[in-house]
Amino acid sequence: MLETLPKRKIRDVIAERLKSHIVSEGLVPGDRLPNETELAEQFGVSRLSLREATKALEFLGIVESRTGVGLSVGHIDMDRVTSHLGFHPALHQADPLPLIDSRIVIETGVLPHVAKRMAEDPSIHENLQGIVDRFRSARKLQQWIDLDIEFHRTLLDASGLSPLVAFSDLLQVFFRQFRDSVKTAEWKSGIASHQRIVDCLQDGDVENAVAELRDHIGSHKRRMKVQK
Amino acid sequence: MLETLPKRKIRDVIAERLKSHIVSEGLVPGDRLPNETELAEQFGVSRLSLREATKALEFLGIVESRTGVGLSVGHIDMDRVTSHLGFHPALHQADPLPLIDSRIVIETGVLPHVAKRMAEDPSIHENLQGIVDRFRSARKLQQWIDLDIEFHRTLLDASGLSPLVAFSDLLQVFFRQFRDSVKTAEWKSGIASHQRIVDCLQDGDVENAVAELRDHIGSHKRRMKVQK
DNA sequence: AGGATTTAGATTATCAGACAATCAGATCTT
DNA sequence: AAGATCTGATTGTCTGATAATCTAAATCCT
Repeated sequence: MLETLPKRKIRDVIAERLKSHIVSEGLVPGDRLPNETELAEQFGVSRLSLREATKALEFLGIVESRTGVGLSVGHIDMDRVTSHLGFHPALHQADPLPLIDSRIVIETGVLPHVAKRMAEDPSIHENLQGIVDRFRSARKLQQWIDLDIEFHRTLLDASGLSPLVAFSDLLQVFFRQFRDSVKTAEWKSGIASHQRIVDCLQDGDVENAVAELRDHIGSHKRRMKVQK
Repeated sequence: MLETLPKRKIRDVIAERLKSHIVSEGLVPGDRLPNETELAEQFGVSRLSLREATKALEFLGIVESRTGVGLSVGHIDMDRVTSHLGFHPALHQADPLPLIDSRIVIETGVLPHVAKRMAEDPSIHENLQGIVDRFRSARKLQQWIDLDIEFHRTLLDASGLSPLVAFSDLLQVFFRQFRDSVKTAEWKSGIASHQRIVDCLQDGDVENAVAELRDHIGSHKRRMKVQK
């Protein structure tokens, strides 16, 4: 029997159909959707079932609903998703090695793009250097961590490959588990490491920048092993 | 006045309280939660409002509900979240070039991992070679396209970096639009290209495999430009 | 007694119908 | 014309009910 598939709930089906409707119609954030009763009829379900689907989607920011106005396509942002997810205990159970390696692949992979754009746009170097400078005046661990996140995000962003930026934001959530393991003693080496990455990029020395970044992110691996 | 904050919906408040309940009680995935009626009373709202909150959380995988059993803390996974990521505006942008470049970054980035694992596990090479062989007997365009997708997915999968596999699956959706532009004349060169990638990997020649793959995916770029 | 089957209770899934709250635009007033 | 008001549309929330599903206890057969 192949019928043992977990029976899909109505709302999941509806949510799926609503999503593909948005995609297939090429709707963009802000575009209006039909009202609840209309959609319910269209999908052949009760208004309540449709509501459960839209409310779930709204929770993610995929749709927006305003009282007295109606439904519209929402402006999804990863912050919203990550803030909902960040706390979840299951995230602390994910196998960390593939996560680390995935991050290495993405971040080192964008460096050639970054170097290229940096050569054309001086403000990119300024931004990165500015973050590194602020590292030096960080007094608390939390500050350091926040700056670290900002540095890597800025780096990704400088590549112009926004799909990877979005994915990296997501990955960052799963990295929360490592943040706490950063030792105060690692600050100094971390700052120097960031500085070297920026310098290499500025010189167009992609190869060394990659090596440095690989080692920088890979340091999480070593810390993991020690813990175990 | 601080009261100008957008009025929070009941379900959002409830969702928040439910989350903090999970945290404060230190619950882990699989742990049972009180039933809907009980929770509704506890929070002082109707069962329906509570339901909208739990359904939204369930959509994210934060809680699970099974008919006849009840609610429990959910097992969240990367794939689930990634599938929602599909709605991120970054992926919907009109410009396809960042999409192509993102794919190049990911697929070339995993090749070292693939080569490494291939040296230890002969079945990986067999799988890839098997797909390439099937390419040769493909008669219809659709067959060719399906095999192409399967080839790249198998390649990613062989890296063992499941987060990237999930993300690549997502990107694949947005690549559908290019697939139709594949010309029949390109079959032959495509097959040869795939074969070279497999051969290089088998020889441990990662460098050439990367170059080949970069060119392979990059061919979409050229096709795009011609169209414009 | 022991194992298989049935039944009962609990729980979620879905529905229908109603009323309140809110908002955008039309209408009325000055 | 400008502002205040009204109105219809739409979502927000509630109550109550029925169906579907699962767990576990009760029952039955051997």
